[in-house]
Amino acid sequence: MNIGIASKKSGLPSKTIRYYEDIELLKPARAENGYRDYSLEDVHSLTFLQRARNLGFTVEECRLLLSLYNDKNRSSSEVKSLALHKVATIEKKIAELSAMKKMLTSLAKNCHGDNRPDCPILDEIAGETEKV
Amino acid sequence: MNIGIASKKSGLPSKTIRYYEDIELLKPARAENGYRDYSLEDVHSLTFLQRARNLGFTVEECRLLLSLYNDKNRSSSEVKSLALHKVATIEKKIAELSAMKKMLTSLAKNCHGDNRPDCPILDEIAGETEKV
DNA sequence: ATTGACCTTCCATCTACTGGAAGCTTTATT
DNA sequence: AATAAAGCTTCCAGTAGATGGAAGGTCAAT
Repeated sequence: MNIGIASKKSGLPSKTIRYYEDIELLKPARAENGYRDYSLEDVHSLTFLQRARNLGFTVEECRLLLSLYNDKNRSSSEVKSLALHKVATIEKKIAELSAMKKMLTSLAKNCHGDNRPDCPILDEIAGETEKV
Repeated sequence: MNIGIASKKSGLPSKTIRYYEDIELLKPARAENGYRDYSLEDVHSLTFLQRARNLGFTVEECRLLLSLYNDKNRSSSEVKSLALHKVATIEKKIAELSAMKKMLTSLAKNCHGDNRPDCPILDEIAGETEKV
């Protein structure tokens, strides 16, 4: 299939897909007319990339994750440990996001449009940063 | 305090702190000798920036969040709605990360180092991407 | 007084795209 | 059949958000 369809299916802009080819993340077949020709498998990889990038993995990390994702044999324990390491990273990120969510929610709650000079949340954060 | 201390307290590299000054996110006072002089409040803002950037907010979003964070009066309901909007974004991101974590965990679990040709997770993902 | 750590500015480089020009191919419309 | 619009190609430039290094000033300790 052409790049436009692959783009819609994967959620990645065509530009980005071409860029990923440039940096050798994913090399599609070429049709007779020179157009890129994406297989369903390619689209799955692109979708995987879209998600992984969106979740904050670097392109180089994606390259490794993709090899885990694509390797039918999955014989490398090295790649397995990368995956587990990333799981830990994700857990940490989830925890941070939860903290951020809590903080923003509190900040918004205290934002009534009137003048309230003191803010317990600020004080709390201030207290946390003292250690060093 | 000097930039090195502010860096350690906030978790941001000095380079990045100077860059944030360049783009007018945070303007510290200057000591007599020309050195940047950060207050505790500055450090709290820097820590806030460190977290927010780490969680995927753009610098421009950070600029707004920071104004919410720093505005003692918090009188703007516009900024409040931004915060609530961001809370929704965070929730979505948490959901995505959870999905990614689940996926990576499954992938890792099926990675024994031996040869297993079929992978139920891959099939599952493949099934999901068919729609379009 | 000099060594080393720390600070300054400035300019170059990097990652990961994104936009646009110039031009070929395919599809739809007249 | 002709033409216009849509979609593809490559190539080159620009963006965001840092990051690295040079050249040089400052400060604290030996």
